[in-house]
Amino acid sequence: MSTEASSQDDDAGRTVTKPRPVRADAKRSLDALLEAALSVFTTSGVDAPVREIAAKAGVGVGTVYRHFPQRADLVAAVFRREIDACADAAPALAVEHKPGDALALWMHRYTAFLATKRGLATALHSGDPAFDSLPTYFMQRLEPALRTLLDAAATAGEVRTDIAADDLLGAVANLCRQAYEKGPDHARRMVDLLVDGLRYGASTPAS
Amino acid sequence: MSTEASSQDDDAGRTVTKPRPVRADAKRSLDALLEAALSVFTTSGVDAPVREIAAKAGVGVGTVYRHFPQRADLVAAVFRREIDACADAAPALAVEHKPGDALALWMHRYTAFLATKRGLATALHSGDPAFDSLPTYFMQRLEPALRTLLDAAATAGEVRTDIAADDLLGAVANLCRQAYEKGPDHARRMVDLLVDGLRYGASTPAS
DNA sequence: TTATATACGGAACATTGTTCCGTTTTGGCA
DNA sequence: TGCCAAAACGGAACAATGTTCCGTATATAA
Repeated sequence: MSTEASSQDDDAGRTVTKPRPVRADAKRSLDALLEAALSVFTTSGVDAPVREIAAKAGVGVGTVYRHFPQRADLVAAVFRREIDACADAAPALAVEHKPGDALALWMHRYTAFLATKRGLATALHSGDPAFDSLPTYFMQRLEPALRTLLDAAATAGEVRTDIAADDLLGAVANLCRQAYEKGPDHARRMVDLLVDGLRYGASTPAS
Repeated sequence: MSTEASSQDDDAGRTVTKPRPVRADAKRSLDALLEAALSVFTTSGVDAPVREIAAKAGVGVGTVYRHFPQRADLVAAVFRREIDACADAAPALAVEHKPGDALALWMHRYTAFLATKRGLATALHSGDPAFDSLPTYFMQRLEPALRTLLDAAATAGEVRTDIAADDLLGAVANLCRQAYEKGPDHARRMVDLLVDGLRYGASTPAS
């Protein structure tokens, strides 16, 4: 059932419900919580205590559990938000850079997302049902974002056309996973290599 | 400091310590604990409460922490024991079967190990320092075990000679990881396929 | 047999996820 | 504007679990 308030029967006898708008304080709490959670997760990891997040948000624990029935739901919400932010970066980059550059820049944005969210992989494999929808959501949001950039770059003749967006997402994720153990900017070099590989054999094939 | 008991100064003034053997009850507790932990981990996962393991071992929690300062140390000890058991299976199989068969049988033994210990992968990536030595231990024990089988089979002309033991261990581990989502005996089929691949091109090349 | 280091058991403590409920706030309405 | 009911809030209290502490029991050397 969705949020609702007063209800009455219309002239055909059907019950009509007029949704009551979300209260201002509720929205404030939710925003503060998501922001605080992101901050705490980034600095202390996704295992940080709920109390710590609530305190940082200036909110009681009861409020946390009002918005997120389980701790894992809060974690999932933060991850979804980060996925959204990463996906939304694609059109923003597309209007400000040439297609090939936009693609390369977004790949690094994506890499940054992967780097900070290494807790994501652990969470996904924890088996908690609260995370079940995340892999799907991940692909639903990021695949179209990358595909658009890829298509634009291909149309401009700046990259080759035989790579699928989802394959590229997975490949970079794998690159970054093992790059985590290596040096700090190892991931950056590997991704650069990959992007250069995309450019290779486009309009300007090598000798 | 190691286990020790009475100590006295020798004629040069150096303190000499005579190690006292491990007490019988201590060894009993340790064995019972490891056995109980393996059982509980297998049925309830590696997140099972320490109290449950202690109860199953017929031991107090204090005794658990006497042998394993941290919960994670107990988990690591159980994993090490399982790694040992898997490694020790190699020579046992080698004396009872033809080299090629021993290799195939051990690969399934290894697969079974991977299947039941999926909690291992999660534990390894948890970042807990208690698990730091496990990957090294894993390779140190299993690589020689497999290499011996591989060499024997190669010498007998039953498998090709261009595969390294560690690569094979990693490949099968990866096969089993994604096979976990598929059907139940998917892993078995994939591993069979891989072993047949090893046999291919040995003494009896295809047309 | 006795002394003593060693080991044991389990109550008690600390941390953290979750629930409960009395209090406060918000927004529609008279 | 003032009132009221629904919604939201805060935080104490509860439950589960890792960890510590210490009085008691036991094994081993002499």
